[in-house]
Amino acid sequence: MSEVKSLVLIDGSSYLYRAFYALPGLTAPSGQPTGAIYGVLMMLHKLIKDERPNLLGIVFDAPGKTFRHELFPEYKANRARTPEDLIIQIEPLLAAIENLGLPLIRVNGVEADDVIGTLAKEAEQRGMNTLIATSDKDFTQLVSDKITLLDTMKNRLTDRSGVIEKFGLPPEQIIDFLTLSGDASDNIPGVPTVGPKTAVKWLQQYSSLAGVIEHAEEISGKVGEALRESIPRLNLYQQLATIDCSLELDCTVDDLVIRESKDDELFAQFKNLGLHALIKQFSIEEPITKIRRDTVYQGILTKKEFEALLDRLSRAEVTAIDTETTSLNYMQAEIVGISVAIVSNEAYYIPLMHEYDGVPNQLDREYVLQKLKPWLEDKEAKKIGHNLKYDSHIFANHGIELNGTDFDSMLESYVLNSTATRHNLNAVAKRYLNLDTTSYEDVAGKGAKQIGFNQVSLEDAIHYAAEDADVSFQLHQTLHPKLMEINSLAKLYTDIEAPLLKVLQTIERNGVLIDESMLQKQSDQFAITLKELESKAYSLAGAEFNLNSPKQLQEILYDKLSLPILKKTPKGQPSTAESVLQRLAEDFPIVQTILNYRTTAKLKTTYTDKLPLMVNQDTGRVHTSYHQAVTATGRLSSSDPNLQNIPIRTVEGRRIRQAFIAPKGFQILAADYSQIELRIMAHNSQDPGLLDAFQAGLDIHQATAAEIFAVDLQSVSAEQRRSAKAINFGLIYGMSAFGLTRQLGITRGDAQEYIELYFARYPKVKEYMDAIRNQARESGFVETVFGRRLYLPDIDSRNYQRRQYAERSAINAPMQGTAADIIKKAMIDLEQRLVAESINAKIIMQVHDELVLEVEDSSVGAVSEFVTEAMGKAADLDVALKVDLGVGENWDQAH
DNA sequence: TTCTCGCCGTAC
DNA sequence: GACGTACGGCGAGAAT
Repeated sequence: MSEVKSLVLIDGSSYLYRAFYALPGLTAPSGQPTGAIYGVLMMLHKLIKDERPNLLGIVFDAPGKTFRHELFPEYKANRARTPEDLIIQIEPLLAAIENLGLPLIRVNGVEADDVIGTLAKEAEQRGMNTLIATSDKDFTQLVSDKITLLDTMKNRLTDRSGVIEKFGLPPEQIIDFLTLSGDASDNIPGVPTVGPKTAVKWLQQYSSLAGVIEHAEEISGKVGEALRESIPRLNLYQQLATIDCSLELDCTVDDLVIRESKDDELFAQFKNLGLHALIKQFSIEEPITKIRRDTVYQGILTKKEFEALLDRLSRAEVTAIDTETTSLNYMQAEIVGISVAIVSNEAYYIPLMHEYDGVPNQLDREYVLQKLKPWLEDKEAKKIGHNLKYDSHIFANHGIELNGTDFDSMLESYVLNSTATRHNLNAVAKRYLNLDTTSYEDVAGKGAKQIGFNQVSLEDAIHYAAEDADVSFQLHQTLHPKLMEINSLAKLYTDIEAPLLKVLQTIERNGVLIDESMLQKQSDQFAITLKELESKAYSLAGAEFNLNSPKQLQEILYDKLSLPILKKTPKGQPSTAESVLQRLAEDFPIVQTILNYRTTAKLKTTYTDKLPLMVNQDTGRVHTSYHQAVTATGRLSSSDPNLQNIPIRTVEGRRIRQAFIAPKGFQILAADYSQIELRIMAHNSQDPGLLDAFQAGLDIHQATAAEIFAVDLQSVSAEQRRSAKAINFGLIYGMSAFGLTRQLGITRGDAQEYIELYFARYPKVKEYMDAIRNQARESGFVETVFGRRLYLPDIDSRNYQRRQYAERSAINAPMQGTAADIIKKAMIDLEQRLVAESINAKIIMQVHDELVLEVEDSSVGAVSEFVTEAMGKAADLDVALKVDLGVGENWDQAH
């Protein structure tokens, strides 16, 4: 059974211009415009995906004059010069098409139209179906049973009946139609005063150009005169309008096969052009640049081997270590095997719990752990590892305290450059060693097919696990010297991040006691409320819909109920965000119902439903993960569950905090820094107004209001304080007048005025902000008080938005980052004091500017002092660090 | 069925 | 078009 072959011919120039004008803003990091390249390739991708042709040709005009210019010097003479920004995109585009393996045709001195016509007619004679992708109406003259046009932008197919529908004429009359009516874009005049209407009328009446000329005398009036006057030139116009389908080409349709793409070249090209979406769209694999290494990775299976290794470990200056486990959950995971590396390119894996048919004999787990324990717990035996906090937990699960965790290659990478998107082993190995390491998925599979590491074959396990230890070892050799070169980063790593690792491990392990039944009751109550709100919303809307779906909600509100659209999402959809709905709530009762629904649903699904599920059955507590190498500014983040976004602003929300409790005989103690970021701003800017206000212990928002609105402190109104607060917050975030407008619901002019007043009252703040922008521009990074760096490559970007974004980060990062440094120092100090004094108190949470502890009743007084002192002394700034402290039976009460 | 993205909403 | 930094739930559509 032979299938009819299909051919797709693409009018490349048509694509090119459309893409160019549709996507004007796109540029590569180098500044090279890329909109046309991106647009054309995206359209090609879609076309190929949709049509799946056997044969394909992309035809571009080539430079140089054509026979039409010879015949008619004015041909296309009215065309505007091709824009420079378009011209410089052509070569890269053609190269990309070649690299994609797509047949590209460009014939000098011949127009793309004629090439397409010739190929289409050849295909037609051989019984193939051809699709011509173009938006040029001239091509309608080629349409037949076998040849169809496709306008990809409008997604419209034009066949024979389509031509008739559109022009009132069949394809074979199109040439004559164009001859008579002319073509403005090609600068072919046609018969003066004759447009499409007249041309169609004549051709319908006389069936052809020849017929029209024959009856020219019969046509009366001005048009008749114009026609008769034009007759000598009509033959020429007809030749110009006719697509030449009889070219002698070097290729035939058989040559138009799609070849294999050159992914390595494409990857490099798209990467350089910043067109990452194309890498994804065309599913291009990153080229493998594996360096050939002579690695020795060995399994340790006998006591003799193990004892020899143990001996080496005890004498090693520093050892890289990695554990393989049964689970990512650090509280539940058990050790499956341990790998170590003492020198580069040599590493050993001790399998302990591999379980599959035919697994070789392994050493006994307890024997190995007991033998290793003294070394693992030895503070002087320095360890290297990637995310040692995790390994510390794993050993802790087996009763071993991992010590000497001085060198964590993940943290080294983070301190060196926090903005590098990810700090996992594979990414860092790629970045600094240019190594493509084996990924976990490579050996264990992914998704539903993933197996536990204990099921992985010993051969794969040895390679994977030993490699991890080796790579971490090598990373440390590379990164540590880099860190030590920069004094501030060396200190940051040694004094803060490395010791914090252990503190965080302790906090995670401590966990937080949760009153599950209280949350359960709240969930039940929320469920009832949601049902009520749901039916209320349905009756107000007059229809049932999913209140959780922004899409359906948008249809109900804006299509069905025709509410005014106040704001759109970045993708152009009418927004249903809270701030928008808030403004509609007064006039439309359904909106208030939806808002109530949203709030309740959020509390239920994210918190009261979820938290009980996260309680560890052995400890009865929730054990979050604090991530030390995630945020750009140096803050921690928390997940599984995220304990840093537990509600506090509403009464309903605060009830969730009541479920964060202390065990019997203990209290929850919460201590937070008061206005720490503004204090840092005062310190950094040395603005006397700001410094004095803090010095005097004033309510800072009130003080700001008094300054801006030029009133006495006592006369500041609630409204004025609210405005000042918004300005203070905006200040920290690199505010614009626009942002303040939205925040306060005032006019842009007023917002601008507020900001100017602020800077007039606090001139050094303005100076500082300008200085920090300049510093960022000059050095490419900004710093915290403790020297943590945040690199801002976009600070010089030609893209206005990216540059603005970088500038706002430049303002915000030193404050947010310094605050993060300070609380980290406080945590290290506090934990040390608690241990040293053997006090029965534990740190259980950190929420950016707040520490939460669980304290035995009798120790509350002593611990309060410790906490206040540790937090207050964490930094020596020109403003005091104020700490607010509260105690209660639960987290809510402690505030 | 699982994965990814957009939208939305919590926190500081 | 947005004032900074995060995490996560849900729906919808794509990939499998």
